Amino acid sequence: MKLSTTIRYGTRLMLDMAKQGDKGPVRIRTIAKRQGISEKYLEKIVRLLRKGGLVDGLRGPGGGYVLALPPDKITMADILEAVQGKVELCPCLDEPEACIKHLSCKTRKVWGEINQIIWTKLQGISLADLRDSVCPSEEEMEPADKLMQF
Amino acid sequence: MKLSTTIRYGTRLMLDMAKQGDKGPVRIRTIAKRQGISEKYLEKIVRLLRKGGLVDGLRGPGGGYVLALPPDKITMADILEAVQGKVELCPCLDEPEACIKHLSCKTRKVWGEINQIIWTKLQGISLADLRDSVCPSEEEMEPADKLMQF
DNA sequence: TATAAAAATACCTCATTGGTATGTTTTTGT
DNA sequence: ACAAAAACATACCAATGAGGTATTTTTATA
Repeated sequence: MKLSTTIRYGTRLMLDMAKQGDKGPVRIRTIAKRQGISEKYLEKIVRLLRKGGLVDGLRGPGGGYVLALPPDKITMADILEAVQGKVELCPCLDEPEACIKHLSCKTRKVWGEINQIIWTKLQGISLADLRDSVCPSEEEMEPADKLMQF
Repeated sequence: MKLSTTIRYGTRLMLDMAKQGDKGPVRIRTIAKRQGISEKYLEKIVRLLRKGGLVDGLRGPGGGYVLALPPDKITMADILEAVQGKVELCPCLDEPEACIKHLSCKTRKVWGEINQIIWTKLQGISLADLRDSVCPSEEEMEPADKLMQF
């Protein structure tokens, strides 16, 4: 019931890219510095996002990563699915046959509903939504203070 | 984003006790056998529930555990809090000062809302609710088939 | 009062995962 | 040819989840 840093870092990475706009490929090193996250760890995460089709990787000099879709087409649900896969709260939601009570089990029903709520909510929030809700005083901050924890 | 067995076992344990009604103290060994869960592991979990004030432990021969409250006064939220403490999805929900953007950060708002939804939902479901939604064919089952996974 | 039943306590193990670091290989623009 | 960057492989450490063993304390009762 805790969010892994993979999700939080992944979201920050994607949001960082969305904020840069369309200035061409962004080096992972740049984002790592800007966000105060380990470069190599971010590399690993961004590769998950690439496999999920959310970013494109461009090799060679001048290369880097770009969003594969416009920010309003990428949702938090997409990011979560890319870095963690479809996550279910408990096994019986994935495989009903794992529990013979799956039809009548109220506990299962509860977890299923919560699962659904989370999913629906994250699907409704795009990178554009996140980008457009910046902190008003953000521009005045020192770079070090711009770190977001999420 | 996955439920630990602590929560699932804890819930099963509490539900098992609720189903027994008021027949006096129940040995942890009995529940462990009935639920197909490691006895020693269940012991550890039930002690968390005791510290949380949800069950009372009675030592000596004929002893065991009893619910500390009537089943309709114990909610799934109570159980979760007893075995895991108040769990927040991300650190900034607990300690806003951990992130300078806490006032404007939309991501934080999202996690906070999801947190709230989960909490409210679990608070609304009592052991009595769970107990009264049994499987119709449960009585006909072999003991081994009564295992619930949750 | 001795005994046995049960909770309570204190450890310890082991596998998995999360988070990070280091080094190498492949691609590609110049 | 060279250098920049992604891509890949691997190893490490700490924390956690899941479970086990052994001992101590309390208490009913024979």
